[in-house]
Amino acid sequence: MNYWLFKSEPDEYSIDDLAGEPTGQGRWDGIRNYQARNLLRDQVQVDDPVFFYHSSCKQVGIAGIAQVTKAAYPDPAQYDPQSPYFDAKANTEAPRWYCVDLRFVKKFENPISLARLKAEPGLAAMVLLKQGRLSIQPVTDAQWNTILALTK
DNA sequence: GCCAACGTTGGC
DNA sequence: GCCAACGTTGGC
Repeated sequence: MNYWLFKSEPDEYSIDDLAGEPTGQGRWDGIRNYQARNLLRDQVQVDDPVFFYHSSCKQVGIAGIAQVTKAAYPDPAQYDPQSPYFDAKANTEAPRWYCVDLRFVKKFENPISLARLKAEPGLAAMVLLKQGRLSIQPVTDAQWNTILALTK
C-alpha cells in the first residue's frame, strides 16, 4: 500500500464534488503528464489513501482525504473528440492515458495550507515542495503521519 | 539525441 | 495577471 497526494483545481473538481458524487465514487481522469500517468498506472492500488490537494485557488493546500476504489484503467476521455482531454494519438489497443476511481473519506475542518506544509521541517523532502508541478505524487508514511498530526 | 522554442502549471 | 519552473515538441 502507498500513500498519495492528488492535485486538482477546485473550480474543475473539488473535494466537495467528490463527496457529492451520487454513486459515492468519482473518476480521477484527465491526467496528461507521463510521470503522473506512470505512477497512476503502475503504482496506485485499490485502497491506497490519498490527500486531496486544491491548487490554483484561494485556499491552496490539502483539503481532505480520499481512497482509491478502482486501480488504473484507460481514461475514456482520450477517445472522446468532444472532450478537452481527447488525444488523437490514443487508441483502444494502445491506450495512452489512465484514470482511477476514488471515494470520499473526509474533509478537514481546516485545510492544511501550502504555507503550513512549507513551515513544517519534517516535510521539507515532500515531492510537493520539491517538484511542485507533478499532479500525482507519492507521500511517505512519515509524511502522511506528520500531515495528519497537523489536522488535530 | 541535443537543445531552442514553446506551452502549461501553479503560487503569489 | 505575472512569471518561474519545467514538461513537450520538433528541427537539425
